Amino acid sequence: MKRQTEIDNDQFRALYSRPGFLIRRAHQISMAQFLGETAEFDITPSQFGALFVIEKVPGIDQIGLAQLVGFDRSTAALVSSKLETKGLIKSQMSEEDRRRKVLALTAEGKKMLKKLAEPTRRAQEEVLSAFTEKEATTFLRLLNKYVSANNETTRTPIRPKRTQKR
Amino acid sequence: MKRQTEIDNDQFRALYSRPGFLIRRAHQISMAQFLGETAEFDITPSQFGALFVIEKVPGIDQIGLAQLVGFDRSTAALVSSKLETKGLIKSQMSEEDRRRKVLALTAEGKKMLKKLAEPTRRAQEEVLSAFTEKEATTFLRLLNKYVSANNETTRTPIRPKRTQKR
DNA sequence: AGAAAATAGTCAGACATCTTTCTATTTTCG
DNA sequence: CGAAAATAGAAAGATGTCTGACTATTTTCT
Repeated sequence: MKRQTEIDNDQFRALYSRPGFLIRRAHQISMAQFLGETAEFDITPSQFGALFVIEKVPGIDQIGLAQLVGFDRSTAALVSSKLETKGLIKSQMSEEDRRRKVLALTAEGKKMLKKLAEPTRRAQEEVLSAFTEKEATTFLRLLNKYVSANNETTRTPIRPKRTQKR
Repeated sequence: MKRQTEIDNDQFRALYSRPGFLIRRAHQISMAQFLGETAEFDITPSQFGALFVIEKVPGIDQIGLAQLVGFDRSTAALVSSKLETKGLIKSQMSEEDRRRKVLALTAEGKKMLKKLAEPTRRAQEEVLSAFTEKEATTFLRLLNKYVSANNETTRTPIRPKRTQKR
């Protein structure tokens, strides 16, 4: 014999309406949507971000990658290592500055990025499919506002300009 | 000698404007804001969510907790174990159903929740401080719309109603 | 009643994050 | 120039999250 224990949703409103809670759930969901669309390629959102950046700036180092994707150093190292294991990027110590490990896509990595174009586009579409067009625009604008307003306060700010030895 | 390598922000717009990317950044930031405000209590957003739910439904089991907070089973087990280690909750096997582990706050857990009221309120405020009041309302509404629209499609849907043996 | 299905937990493994600490190298500056 | 500061990376450890496999218990259903 079973019985429904009536747990009133309202009882949890103080939790469910918290911006942090909603953002965590949104993150869970958008990750799943991305992974769902790209399942056959065995790639994660973070790895995709890294590939995207490395393609645009071949020869970038781990710190540069971190600053363009918003990773901290450890995450950049981890994601790079995964990508290298999969054969999508190559890394080597820089000759001019032997502290640096410079990264570049392999031919396979380039192919992978091409193959990902469609599924990642679909993933975006899927996220926004909960909204009307107007809402989608507003959602992205506000999300961007929040992220931009706090960019510099994080321990991993996004810094498009990299300094380099001449 | 240093020189700024001009990396055009626009080059990365295709990445930075992705909803998934923005949500990931938002998650990073809101976590940091929560942790910043509650630093002295050594508590995480997930642990706070669990405490909140266990207070409302003492005697809940790990699966019930998972379904109210949006964790999967493993995460529920992990977070519970952290909270127990910290002495904030107590767990024991249920007598009526020996598969279940039932959870309840300790006196310390209750005190902790009280002490967290203020800092967590501030954390919320901080997240929304990037917005005007109107924007904040819209942001939460849209976030909620996204999360609700996709709740059932996730592998960890939030299910306020728990079934229980009579 | 007894077999099959569902349910609660655990464990091991993966990935993304962040922290702190340590090493190596390069840059800065007195 | 040479010491101090800054920078890049690595290593170890913590938390949250998910998966898949496995065990134990309870419920369902023939």
